Amino acid sequence: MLMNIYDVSKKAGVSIATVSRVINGNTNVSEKTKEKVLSVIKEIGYTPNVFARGLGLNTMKTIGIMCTDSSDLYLANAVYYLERELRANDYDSILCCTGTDLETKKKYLELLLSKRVDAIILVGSKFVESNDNDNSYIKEAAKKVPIMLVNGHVDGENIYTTLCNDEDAIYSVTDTLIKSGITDIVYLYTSNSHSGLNKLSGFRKAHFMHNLLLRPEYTKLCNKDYRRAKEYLTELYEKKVPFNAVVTSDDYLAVGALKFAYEFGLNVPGDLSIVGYNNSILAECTEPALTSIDSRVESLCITTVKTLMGIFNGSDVPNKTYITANIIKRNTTSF
Amino acid sequence: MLMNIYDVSKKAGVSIATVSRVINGNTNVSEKTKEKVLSVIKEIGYTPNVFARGLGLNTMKTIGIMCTDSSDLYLANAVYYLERELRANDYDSILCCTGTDLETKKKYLELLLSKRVDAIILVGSKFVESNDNDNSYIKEAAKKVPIMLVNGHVDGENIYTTLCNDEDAIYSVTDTLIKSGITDIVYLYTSNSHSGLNKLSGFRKAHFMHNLLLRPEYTKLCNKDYRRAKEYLTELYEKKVPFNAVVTSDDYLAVGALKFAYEFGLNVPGDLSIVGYNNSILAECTEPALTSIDSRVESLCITTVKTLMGIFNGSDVPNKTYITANIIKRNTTSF
DNA sequence: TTGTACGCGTTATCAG
DNA sequence: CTGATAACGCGTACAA
Repeated sequence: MLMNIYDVSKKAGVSIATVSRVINGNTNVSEKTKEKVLSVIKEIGYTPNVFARGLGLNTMKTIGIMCTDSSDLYLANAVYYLERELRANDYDSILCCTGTDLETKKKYLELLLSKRVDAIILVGSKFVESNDNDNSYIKEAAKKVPIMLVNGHVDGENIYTTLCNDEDAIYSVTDTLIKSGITDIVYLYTSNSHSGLNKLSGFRKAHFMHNLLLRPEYTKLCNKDYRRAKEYLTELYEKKVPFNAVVTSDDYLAVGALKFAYEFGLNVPGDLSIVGYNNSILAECTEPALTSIDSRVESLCITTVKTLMGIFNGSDVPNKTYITANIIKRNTTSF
Repeated sequence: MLMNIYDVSKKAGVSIATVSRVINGNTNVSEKTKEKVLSVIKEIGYTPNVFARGLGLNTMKTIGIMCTDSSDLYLANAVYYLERELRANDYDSILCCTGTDLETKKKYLELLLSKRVDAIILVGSKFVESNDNDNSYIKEAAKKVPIMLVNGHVDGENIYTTLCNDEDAIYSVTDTLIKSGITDIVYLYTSNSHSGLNKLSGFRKAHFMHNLLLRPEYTKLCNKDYRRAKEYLTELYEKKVPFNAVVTSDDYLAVGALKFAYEFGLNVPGDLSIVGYNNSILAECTEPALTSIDSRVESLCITTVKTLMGIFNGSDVPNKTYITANIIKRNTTSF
């Protein structure tokens, strides 16, 4: 039933070497034999066995994509764009969702490596542990295949990073808000990851540059939980802590702010300005639609794959590429 | 650098056959040699070459997952659950996003087949063409490997289906709405796919059962475009066509209805009841939160993988499994 | 319980 | 331009 290269060679009256040459587009084949072989291939419906090919070439043109959770809005987009770009370059993508537990991440990275993938893409800042010792598993893996980080950074040989300049982005909106006269700003954030800390630092920097002191209640870790965001704002509100803007590190949290405003009948953006992050589908679907920072996932992914292909064909590629975020103005801010 | 089974056998002072037995958990190995081999494997960091193994066994324990767009809320969830379940069964997932063009779907299915995946999972009703002739490529593929459909159905040998009973679900909410006295209901839907038509027919059936006649303006195809939903409702509203509920085939469209209500200052659910579909993140994030039909993606995926594993180990498995949707009551309805 | 030897289907090298 | 043949690394009959 399943044909192999010998069947083709027999039927075409040539050697398997010639068949192989035809398949792989080797020029040293006469037009006549080439046509004959091609016609036989079509006739008997022959497809080269990828395992045998993989065995010889030691590659199956497959990239491992790891993320903590591919159903997350941001990561789902990233996975989509990565797969699309990889496929455009004739690479398959093996998806692997790890969750956030470090041991599980290690285990799956090891697993992917054992599958002989040609490279591994780690998507999202959740793969970079704050304690750099905990990142050694990534450096170790980089000894075998290129490791590409999308929106995370680890220093090391054979590790490549593409990231969005989160700090600047948050700095920039906060600065804009302050310049527009809004100075009591609450910053709600999802995580203490490297990226999370960067954003926070952008928020602080904007205050520093304007000589504003930042009340400790104005920054709050809420994880990825819009309820917690809403509750925290409610708490501040009931304590009469004044605030007239909420900047967030994720649209989810901005949704919480919106729900808070809705519950207390606050006008957005009249009484309260709200800024989301990631420019996800949520930003469009809420009412009013969220002003949100576009972290440029698509560009991030395109760049990542382009860099990877550069590595594969021996080009000189940058280890670290920054992409600048855009602020997408919608209806929760008046600047 | 990269060790093979011969290196292990040499270092352990046994034959490669023994090493192979140890790796594959064959019982016919003395405890002593087993330990020795294991220690050598650990020492030199040996990992079996999956290509060579694949060549012999003619499988790499890999499943192809095809979907039109893995960044879609529903499909992203499905992909996540499928990957999780497959991995729990020691299978890798190759992701392949096809878009909606039939020729591209065919091409990618062929591609996946040529990669010698052990099965292919087609996720979403978008893979079932309304003209059954156009589904022959699926039947053809099923001659090589099992084809699993998640929320779609094609009749044929070696094709297995798990789906949510969409028709019943829409029938049921519509019926509930009507019983609560709301009879002017607009149904907005995304697609004329098989599943889409089923939902529509559930909507019609509810009217039929209550002896209500259904105005043609009350059903409208809007694709996956909340703006179009909003525009259409606006159009009806301005034409004074009365309606006090909107049932949709997707939360996206319910978002459009919500935006319409917001714009015209309609109270939801007082003036207008709204029902979404898929119980996506959107349903929670809007204000008021959407009553939505939970199409049970997770169950669908778990069942699909369970069925697939059943096929692999020769069990007798059902060709078609139905899963009943749940109505998740939130704040856009008063029933 | 262990080892030998072959098959799996390619690609690549080298000789012609 | 073409063909023979050696890897590639593993699993497994079969032999011992």
